[in-house]
Amino acid sequence: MGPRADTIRERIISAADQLFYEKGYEQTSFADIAQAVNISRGNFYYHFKTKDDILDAVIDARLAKTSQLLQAWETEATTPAERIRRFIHILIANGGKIQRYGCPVGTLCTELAKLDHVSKDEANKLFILFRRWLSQQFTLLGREADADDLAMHLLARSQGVATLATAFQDEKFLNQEVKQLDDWLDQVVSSTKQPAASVIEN
Amino acid sequence: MGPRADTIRERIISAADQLFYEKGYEQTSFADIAQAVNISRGNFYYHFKTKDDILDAVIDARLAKTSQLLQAWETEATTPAERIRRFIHILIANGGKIQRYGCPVGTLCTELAKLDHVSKDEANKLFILFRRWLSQQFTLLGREADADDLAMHLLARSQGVATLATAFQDEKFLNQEVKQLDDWLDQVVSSTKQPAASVIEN
DNA sequence: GTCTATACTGAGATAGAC
DNA sequence: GTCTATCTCAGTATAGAC
Repeated sequence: MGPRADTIRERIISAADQLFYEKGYEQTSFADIAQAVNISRGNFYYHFKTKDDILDAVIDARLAKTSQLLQAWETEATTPAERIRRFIHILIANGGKIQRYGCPVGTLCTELAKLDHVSKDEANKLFILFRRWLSQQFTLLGREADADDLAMHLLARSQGVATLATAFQDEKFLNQEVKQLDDWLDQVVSSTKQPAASVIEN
Repeated sequence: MGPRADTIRERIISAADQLFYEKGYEQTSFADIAQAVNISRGNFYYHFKTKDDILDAVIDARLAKTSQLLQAWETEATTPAERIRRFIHILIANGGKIQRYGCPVGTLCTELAKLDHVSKDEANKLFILFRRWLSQQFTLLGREADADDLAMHLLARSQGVATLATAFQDEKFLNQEVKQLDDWLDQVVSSTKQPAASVIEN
């Protein structure tokens, strides 16, 4: 690392990140990214040798950003239930973009899976990051036995809502489903709080 | 219509249908389709002038095939609950392909939405077909008040399961979620069967 | 109707001047 | 480090021979 950070590199990654989300990976060309950053294509190749290199850099950046987000949620919210609720509500917070471009994680992983791209496992780490974090929160909630199942269930529900919200551009549906997820979380919490009582009943 | 159906055209549509599913629309080239059908690229253009024309033909074919499938379910299964269960269980019946390529409806609609393709509304009709049919079945079940909400909910759940099944290639997860959807359907049915009783309680 | 040949475009990638 | 010029290749599409 020199005295100055490579800011152009970061601007490229940032622009590519956005374009990959809005247009998809395959559909985004070098020219698109170069134009967004306002550099020539030649200069571009000074920073990244291949398109796959940019993809890996974008995935790394997203992984880092996601880690920071999850850590922030842990600081801001004290109870695991409240943290999980933060996750549920990104569907609303990012509702507009989701209706236009879908979930950034889901659409990238689906595209790379269909391309059978070498970096698809790397992209899946984004899913794994959420999965592990949610699983951890459900464990803290007292559901160590099925924490991972609950995490996967919640991830799947969110993905489905995002997919249909994109197809139907329906904000009412999105809000309705988020409410149902809130209720579902309440149920998980309340059915967990009395573990001793349920044992006695058996 | 002449004495002989245009079978080459149908073979092109069938091959394109499969390739669009497995590789995605953008990633499938004319050469790919021509090679699959074993005709020259020149001959190809005799049947379809542009790639968009093939896409429209493929979507039309899928719409027709889906309509037939839904009608078959209505004939084979007598109760609406049993028909809805047929829908749920295509997740298992097509499990292998879903793990590799995702849901054919969801992945196509998502790709076309991101491309902002002229035919994206046409592709969404596939979703609408399932939505209307499911809504109709829930109505027959006695849930006319929220039939469409239940249909959208079930569609979303299925989409989410398909997306994560593709990312994680996890058959156990897929079966687990299908079982939960079965249970959910049972709950919808049983909470509907005694409408008089619940009115009395109020 | 089916094929070959070929034009045209845009994309990824490289070389080398400045 | 940044740029221009250029190469290669794949993809869409057309013209015209058979």
